[in-house]
Amino acid sequence: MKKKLAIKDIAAALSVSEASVSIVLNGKARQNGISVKLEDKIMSFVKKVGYQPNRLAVGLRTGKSKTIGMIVEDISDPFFSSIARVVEQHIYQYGYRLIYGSSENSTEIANDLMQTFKNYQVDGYILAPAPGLEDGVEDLIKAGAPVILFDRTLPDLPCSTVVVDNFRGSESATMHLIENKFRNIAFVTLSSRQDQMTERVNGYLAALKAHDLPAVIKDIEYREAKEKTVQSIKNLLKGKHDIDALFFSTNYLALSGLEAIKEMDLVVGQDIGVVVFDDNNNFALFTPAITAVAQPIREIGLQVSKILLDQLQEDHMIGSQNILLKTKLVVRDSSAPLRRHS
Amino acid sequence: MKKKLAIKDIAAALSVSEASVSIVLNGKARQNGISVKLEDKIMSFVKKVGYQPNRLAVGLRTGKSKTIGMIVEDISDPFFSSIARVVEQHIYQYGYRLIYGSSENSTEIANDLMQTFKNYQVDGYILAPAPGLEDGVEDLIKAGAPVILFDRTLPDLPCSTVVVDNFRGSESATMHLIENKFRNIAFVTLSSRQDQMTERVNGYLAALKAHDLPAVIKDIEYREAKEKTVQSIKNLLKGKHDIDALFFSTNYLALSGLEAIKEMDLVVGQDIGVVVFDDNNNFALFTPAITAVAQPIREIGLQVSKILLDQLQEDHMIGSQNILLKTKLVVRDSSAPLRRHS
DNA sequence: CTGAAAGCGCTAACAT
DNA sequence: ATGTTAGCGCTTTCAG
Repeated sequence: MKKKLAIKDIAAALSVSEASVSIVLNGKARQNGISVKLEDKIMSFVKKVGYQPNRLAVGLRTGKSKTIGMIVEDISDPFFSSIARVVEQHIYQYGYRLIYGSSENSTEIANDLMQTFKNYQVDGYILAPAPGLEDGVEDLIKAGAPVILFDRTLPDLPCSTVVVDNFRGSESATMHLIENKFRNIAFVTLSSRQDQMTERVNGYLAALKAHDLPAVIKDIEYREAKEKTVQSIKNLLKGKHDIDALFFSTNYLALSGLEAIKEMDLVVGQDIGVVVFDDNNNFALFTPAITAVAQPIREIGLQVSKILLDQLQEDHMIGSQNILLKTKLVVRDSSAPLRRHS
Repeated sequence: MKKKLAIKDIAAALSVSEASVSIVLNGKARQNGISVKLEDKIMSFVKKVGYQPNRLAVGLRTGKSKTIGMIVEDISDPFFSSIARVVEQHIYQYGYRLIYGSSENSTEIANDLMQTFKNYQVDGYILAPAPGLEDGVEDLIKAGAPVILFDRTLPDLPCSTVVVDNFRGSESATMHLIENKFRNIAFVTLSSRQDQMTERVNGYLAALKAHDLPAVIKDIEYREAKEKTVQSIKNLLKGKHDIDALFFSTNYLALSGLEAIKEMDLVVGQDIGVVVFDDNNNFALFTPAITAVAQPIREIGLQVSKILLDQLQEDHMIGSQNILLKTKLVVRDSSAPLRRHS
C-alpha cells in the first residue's frame, strides 16, 4: 500500500520547513518573501512526487471545504441533472466540487441533507428547496453562507434566486392554444403547490380569463404510481368537460398523460391538443411532435454558478441577486388546430 | 451569526470531559464503561442543542470521510443519473454521501476526478471508467480502496464489476430483427470502442453470422455535433446497402437516428425497422413505439451499492465480485415486420 | 527570508 | 467509570 505523503515528508526531503512548503503551495511565496529559487525547488519536487494536500486537513484548518452542496428534487430528472451538469462543469474550474442529494420534495429529507452539508462544511448551497425549508435556509443566510435558490423560491427570504418566468411561460402557452381554437383546455398539475407551480396555474388562469374561457384544473399527487396518474387523466378525459386540449405543468406528468391519451385511442392533433411545461429531448420525435415551454437549462446553471462564485469571493455580504429568466414556447405539431376526423 | 458549537462546548456545559462526550456520541458507552445515566444526560443535551460533529475533523482523525466518489460519463444522461439516484438512496441510509463527477469519457478529466476524490479521502469509488483509467484504478486497488466498476470494465484488473450482458442483449435484439424478416440490418455505434460497446458489436455480428447476413457498421464520433450525426445516418440510409433496419448501440444515438429517418420522410415500421440498446422512459410513447434492450438500472445501482457496502465493512480484502446482469428485450412496434406501402 | 509552534475539531490510547 | 493527552495534516502568526 503506497503510503500517502504529507507536507512534512516533502519538507524533510528538501530540508526546509513545513511552513515554507505550505506557503509556496498556496502561491504566497512572493508576499512572504520566499526566494524564487526555493520556490522552484519546492514546486518541482512536489510535482515530481505528485504530492497533493489532504483536503480534509486543509478544510479543517481553513474552514473552507471547497465543496458545494446541491439539493435537487430528483437527480434522475433530466431537468435537474442537466442543471447539475452545467453547475458542475462551471465551478469545477474554480476548484470546487459538487456534493448533492435528492430531496424527493420531502421536508425531512431536505433538512437532513442540509444538516449533512453543514457537517461537511460546504462553502455554498444550491437549492431547489423543498417545502418547509424556510427556517433552515434562513439560518444559513444569517450565518452568512452563500445560498442560491433555483427553480422555485421561498417567499420573503433575502436570498439570491434564479428562476424562470413561470407565469408568462404558462400564460403564453395557454394563449397559443386559444389562438389555435382550443376552447376547453384542462391544466394537469401537482396538488402540492410550490411557488413555481402556483405561477404556472396562475398563468393558465389569466389567459383563460382574458378570453372568458372555462378552467379545469386536475391535481395529481406527487409521486403517486404512474398507473394511478394515467387513470386520473383518463377519467378527466371521459368526464363531462369535453376537453379539447391538455396543458401539463411538468414533463413527467405529460408522459403519463400521453399514455392515457394513447390508451383511450385518442389521437393528439386530431382529437386533442397537448402542450407541456418544460421541454424534453424527445418531444421533437414524438408523433406528433409535442409543443413545449422550454426552460433555459444552460442559462439557469450558468447564472446559479456565477452568482455562487461571486458570493464565494466576497468577504462582506453583497446584496442578493434575483434572476428571472425567460421561457421559450417551442411550437410543434401537438398544439396545431385540430383536424377532426369526420 | 450563530456560532457553531464543538465537542468542548458541550463537555464544558455538562462539566464532563470531551472524551466522554465523544465516546457516547459514537455509541461506545457500553464498552467503555460509561454509566447509562451519563450517557442519557449527554445524549439529551446533544439533541437539545442540535449538536452535530464536524465531518472534516472526524474524517481527518479517523481517516474515514464517509463519502463515496462516483465517476459517470455524464450525469445528465438518464442512464447514469438513474443509477446515481439508486446508489445515493441506498448508501445514504448507511451514513455515506455521494460526491460525483462527469468524465465526458476523457482520460484526463477522469484522472483529475480520481485525484480529487483521493484528496477528499473518499472511502470508496464507483466508476464508469473512461479509457486510460487502468493505472489509476490499479493504484487504488493496491492501496486497498474499495472500487466498483460499472457499465464497463477495465481488462485484467482484480476489481469488482457490475455490468450487463452486452453481448447477449445485442445478439438477441439482432435475432429478433432477423426473425421479423429484416435482412439488411445496420449497426450504429461509437467509434471509440470501450468494452461494453465491443460486446454489443460482437453480439450483433454473431447473430448476423449465424444467419449468413451482411453486416454494416456505422461508427459515430463521441460527442460530435448532433447535426453531424444526423447527417451521417442519412448518408448511411441513402447509401448502397439498401438497409431495412437500424440497430443503435446507445440511446442518444437513436435520437439522432430517428431524426434522420424523419428528415428523410421514411416511416419507422413501414420503411425501416428500429431497435435501440438501452431503453428510455419515452420510447413507449413514440409512434411507433420503439423496441429496446432494457438494462436493469435499479438492479445495477443496487448491486453496486451492496458490493461497495460489503467492501467498506470488511477489514481485510475480500475477493472481488463480478456481477453480470441480464438485459431484457422490450419488444414494441418499431421492430415489427415491415408493412410496405405499395 | 525561514523555522517553530499553536491550533482547527475530533478520537483513542492511556491514566487515574 | 471518567479524565488527560497526543496527534490526524494543514495553515498562519510570530519570533529569529
